[in-house]
Amino acid sequence: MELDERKKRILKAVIKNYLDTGEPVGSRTISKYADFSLSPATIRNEMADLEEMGYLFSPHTSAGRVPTDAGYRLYVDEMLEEKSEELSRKSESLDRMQDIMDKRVDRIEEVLKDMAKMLAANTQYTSVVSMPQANRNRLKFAQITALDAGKLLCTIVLEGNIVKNHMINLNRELNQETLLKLNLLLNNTLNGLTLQEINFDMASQMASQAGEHAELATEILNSIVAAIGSEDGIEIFTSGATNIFRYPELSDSNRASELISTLEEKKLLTNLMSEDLGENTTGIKVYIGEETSVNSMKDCSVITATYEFEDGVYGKVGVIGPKRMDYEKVLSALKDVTGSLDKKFTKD
Amino acid sequence: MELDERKKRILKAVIKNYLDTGEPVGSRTISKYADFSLSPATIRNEMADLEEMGYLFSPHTSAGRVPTDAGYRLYVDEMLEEKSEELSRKSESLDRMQDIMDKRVDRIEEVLKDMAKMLAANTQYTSVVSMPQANRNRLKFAQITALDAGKLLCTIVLEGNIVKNHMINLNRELNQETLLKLNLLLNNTLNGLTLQEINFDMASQMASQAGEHAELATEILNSIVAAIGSEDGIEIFTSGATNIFRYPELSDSNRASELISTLEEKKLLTNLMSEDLGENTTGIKVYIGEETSVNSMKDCSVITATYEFEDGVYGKVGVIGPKRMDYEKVLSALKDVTGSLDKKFTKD
DNA sequence: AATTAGCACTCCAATGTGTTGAGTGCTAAC
DNA sequence: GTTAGCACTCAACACATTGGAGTGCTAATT
Repeated sequence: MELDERKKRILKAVIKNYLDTGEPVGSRTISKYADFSLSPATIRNEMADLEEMGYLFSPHTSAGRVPTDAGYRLYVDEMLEEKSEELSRKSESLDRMQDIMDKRVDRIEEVLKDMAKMLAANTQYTSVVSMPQANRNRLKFAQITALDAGKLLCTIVLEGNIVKNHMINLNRELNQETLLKLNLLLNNTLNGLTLQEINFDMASQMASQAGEHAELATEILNSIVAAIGSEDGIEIFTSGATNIFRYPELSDSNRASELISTLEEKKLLTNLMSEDLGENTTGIKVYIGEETSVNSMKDCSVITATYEFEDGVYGKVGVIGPKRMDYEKVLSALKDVTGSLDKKFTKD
Repeated sequence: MELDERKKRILKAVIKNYLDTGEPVGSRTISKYADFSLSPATIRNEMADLEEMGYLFSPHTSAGRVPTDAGYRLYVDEMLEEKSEELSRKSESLDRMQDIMDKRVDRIEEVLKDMAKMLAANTQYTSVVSMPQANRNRLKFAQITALDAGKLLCTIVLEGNIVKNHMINLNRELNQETLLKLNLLLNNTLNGLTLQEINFDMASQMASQAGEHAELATEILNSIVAAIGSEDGIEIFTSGATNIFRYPELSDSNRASELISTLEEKKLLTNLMSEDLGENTTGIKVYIGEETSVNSMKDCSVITATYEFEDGVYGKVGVIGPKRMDYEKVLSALKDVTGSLDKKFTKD
C-alpha cells in the first residue's frame, strides 16, 4: 500500500489533533477539519489503511485512533513546520546569563541550572542539561599549593575558565622550593594540552624532566588526571520534574514514580545526554518512546540538542515530555537556547 | 476529662497500629491487642473520650479511628521508646561513609549526597541534607593568580577544606611583584577569620596596610566577600523523593506533585533546615503536619537533626515522610547519622 | 472507481443498585 | 465499671444498565 499525499495529510491531521487533546481522534473530527471535504466514511477507510501500515492504532474497537511510534516518527521527520521565534523572551534570558557568567566562574553550574529551569517553565515539560565535558578542554593553568602538612591543593584552570580543585594527600611534606619547581614544571609541560593528551603521553615525559622529583611529579600528575578525568560520569541537572503530572498518560502513580526516579538518579540519562557529542555539533535529536532506550521513558519523547561551550567542548540540553509533546515548540525552544549558550559561552 | 493511664495506653496502641497499617483502627483490633483484657465495648468508650479530647478522630461513622496531629504530638513527646540499636546496619553504613570520606576530601557535597541517599534507602522516606553554613567558617588560605590580562583567579580555602573559586575582572594589569605582595597581605590579614568578620572589620584595616595598593586591595576584598558571602541561601540536597509513592496517603497526583515540587525547588525547605542552627546543637526536632509551616507538607511529618561539621559550623539532616512514619526508626537513624557525621568531619 | 449514507455492532465510561462487612453508639444486663 | 447485644451507618465492591462515540461493512450515489 502506498502512502499517498492524502494519507499523509490525514495522518498529520490526526497527530496534530492528538497532540492537542490527548484523546483518540475519530473520523468525524478529522472530517470537520478545515480543508478536508471528505465524509467520515472516506476518512475511516484511509485511517484503516494507516492503521494497517502501522502509523495509527485504536486502543479499542469503538475508540478513535492514536499515533504509533512510527506515526510520530514520520510526523517528526517529514511534517514539522518551523515555528516563528519569540524574540522578546529570548533576549531577556540572555542578559541574565551574561550577568552570571561574568561574575562567577565556578558557577557554570548555576547558569545551567537556571537554563534548565527556564526551559522547563517555557515548555511545561521536564528539562535536562549536562555540564560541558571538560576532558577535551585545554589546560591553561595549573598550580599546586601546600595547605596542611602533606596536603596539597591543586587548582587547575581550563580554557573557558573552568576551574577545578582537587586535594592531594601526600605522605611527606614539601618545602617551598620544591613546590615552586613543580609548579613551573607543571605549567611548562602541560599548558595547552587537553586532559586526554595529558593522560596518554605526558606522564613519562614529565617524569624525565623532573629530575630528582620524578617520582613525586608522577604521583601528582596521576592524582590530577585521575581526579579530573574521572568525574563519575557527566553531571546532569534536571528541572520541572513535576510537569509530568500535567499529562495524564504519565501521571499515574507507577509511571510517575519510575520516571521521577530516573530523573533523580540521573544515571540512566547519561546515554541520551552524551550520544554523538561532538560529532555533528548542531545535532538536534528526537527520541520517541522506545528509542530513548530507557524503560521508564517508553511513554515519553526526548529531544536533545548539543550546545558548544567552546571550541570542541560540548554539552547537551534536552526536554523530556509525553510522546504527544509539542515537537515544534520544543524544537524551537531548544534552538533558541543552544543558540544562546553558544553565543554566551564562547564570547570572551 | 482526664487523660488517665489507661487512656494513654489505648491511644498508644491505636497509634502504633495505625503507623503499621495506615488503616483506621477499630475497637476490636485494640481489644485483641496483647495485654489489654478489655472488651471492644469498653475500648469504644475510651476511644470516644479520646476523640472528644482531640487525640483521635474517625474519617466517617463506621470507620475506626485515626490519630490527630495532637495525638501524634503526644505520642512523640511522651510515648516513644528508644529503639535498641541495630548494630549491624549501623556499622555497615558507617563503613561506607568512611570509605567515601577517605577518598575524596574535597567533596563534602558528594558525601552529603551519598548520606542523603543512604538515609532515604534505610528509612524508605525522603531525606534532606543541608550543606554546613560556610559563612561562619574560618578562612585558612587565600590566593590570587593572574590568569589573562586583567583577569584574576581568586582561590579561597576555608577550614574543613572547602574550596571556593572566584574570578575578578580588573581594568588594569598587575605585575608579578604586586601580586605577590597582595597575596601576602591577604593571608596575613585574613587567615583565621570567618567570612562575617572579614565582611565587617577588615576592609579598612587591610586597605591601610596595603600602602600604595590600598585601592586595589579594597576592590579585591570586596569582590571576594561579595562573591562568597552571598551564596543565595543554603544549599540543600534531597534524596528518595519517589519514596512518597509508597504511602497511599501522599501518592495521589496532586499531593505528590506539590510535594515533589517543593523538594525540587528547595526554597521552602530552607526554613526547616536552618531553624535553631547552632542554638542547641544536638537538637532533634519533630514537625508534625501543619507544624512544618509548609503547605504541601501538611500531610507529612519532618524530623530534623543538627550535625556539627566543625566547631561552630552546623548543618542539618532531615527525613520527610507521612505523618504515620516510624518515628522511632527515623529518630535512631538520624542519631546514627549525625553521630557519624560529627565523627567523620571533625576527625582530621 | 471513488465516495458516501446507512446501519448494525462494539465497547468504554458513567451511572445506578444492591450487598457486604467493619465499625460505631446506645441500652440494658452483669 | 464492664460487657453483651443490637440497630444503625457508611464506604467499598460488585454488577447491571444505559448512552454515546466510533467503527466496519454494504449498498447506493456520483
